[in-house]
Amino acid sequence: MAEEKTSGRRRWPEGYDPQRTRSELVASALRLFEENGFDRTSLQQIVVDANLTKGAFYHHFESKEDLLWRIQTEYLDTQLEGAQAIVEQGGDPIDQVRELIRLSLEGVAQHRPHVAIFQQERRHLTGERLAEITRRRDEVEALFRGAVQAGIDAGRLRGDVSARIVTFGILGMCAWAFQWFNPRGSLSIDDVATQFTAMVLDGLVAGA
Amino acid sequence: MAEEKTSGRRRWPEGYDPQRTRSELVASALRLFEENGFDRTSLQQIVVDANLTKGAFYHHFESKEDLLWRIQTEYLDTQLEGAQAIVEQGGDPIDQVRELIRLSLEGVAQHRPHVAIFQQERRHLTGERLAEITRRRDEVEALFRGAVQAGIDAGRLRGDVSARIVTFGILGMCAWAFQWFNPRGSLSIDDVATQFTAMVLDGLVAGA
DNA sequence: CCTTTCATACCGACTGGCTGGCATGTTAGT
DNA sequence: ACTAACATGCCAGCCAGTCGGTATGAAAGG
Repeated sequence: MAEEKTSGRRRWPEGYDPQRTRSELVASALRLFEENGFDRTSLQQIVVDANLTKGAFYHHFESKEDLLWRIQTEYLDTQLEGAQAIVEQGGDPIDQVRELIRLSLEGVAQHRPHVAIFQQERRHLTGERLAEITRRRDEVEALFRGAVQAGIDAGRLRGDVSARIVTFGILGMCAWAFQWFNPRGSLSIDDVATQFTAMVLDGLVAGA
Repeated sequence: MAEEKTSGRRRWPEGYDPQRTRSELVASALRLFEENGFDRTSLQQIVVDANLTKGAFYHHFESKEDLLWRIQTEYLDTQLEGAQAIVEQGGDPIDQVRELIRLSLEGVAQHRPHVAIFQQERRHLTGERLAEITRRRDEVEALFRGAVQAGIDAGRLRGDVSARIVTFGILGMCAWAFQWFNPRGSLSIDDVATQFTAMVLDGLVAGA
């Protein structure tokens, strides 16, 4: 009747990869952070959800905040890459703005948990980790602003507005989409992108 | 050397008002919630900051969540009132949209703590309290959307956009302002309102 | 080929600190 | 006497992080 005391590491299944453990912890955290927030999600919940233990967690991450940080950079890096690709490619600044809006909205639609966590739990980062995230976010914003400013300088966009303010307006529109956009709803993110650009570029007043 | 055992209620200063106690608890919570968030602010911190005790707190509020709820309604009610005043007054729908944007941005500038708490800590409300807040927020949004729709119906705004999407865009722009707008900075909320309406109504593309 | 050593990858019990809430006691006003 | 308006002490529960231990595979030594 001797109970099998499965202490220590469990048997490895074939084709086992330790990175798998890590990414399953991230996946669980992604779900739980999105649903309940960072503070209201305990490590216990995360490791149970991932069928692991605290030992496993602290083997792969320095701390709970470290995990949060990695989730944030994961998302920001893809967005930064995408934005750089659009800008470096050059072309009409108006088209660049259009594409940047689309990129931002697609990010919201395709990476909801990441966006939710980035927007709502960023404040829980501290020190160097916060600085790092803030720096990357600023880079993305700078790319947006650069495109708008280029449009103004080229005379393609009106010159009586501040690139800074206008850029914050556009970014806000896109960021806010995560609050109301339903990926399983009837309208596509493409519709949203089209209408946002129509409003921002051509204005709402009838009869151009 | 007898220590003054200040148990029970303290002496009342002249001109004392129990509502004062209540509003000081709210004031402390406002500061602390804004700075550290709801979960990371303990009741201990709040009552110490207000020079009171937990007994005082639970005399005036049902629970921590109750306090949060009251802060939220406080803000939403003023915004709802303001929006209703603009809409009921009638007039050109374009002007209504303009004024609604201004109202929203002024709210962000003048009631920063309320806005921060409303945006970031709303998720911590549950049950009936959450429903109540959501209902009021929806009312405000409906007033915005109504003005936009009225503009479209009257032919003053272009008809090839969805009032719903466009309204969410405008609301997002304004809501996001709290993330970057600095009340002590060089630009006024009036500048922001002017530029936002210019962009939304007339568009960014040069040469109308 | 066998054995020892070592690093990696975990396990799970534990702890000290903190938290929201409450029961009970005390004082001022009416 | 009664109520409103507090003060104070207390607690059960939870949480992030730690620590000593264990299983596994690979490399090194004999």
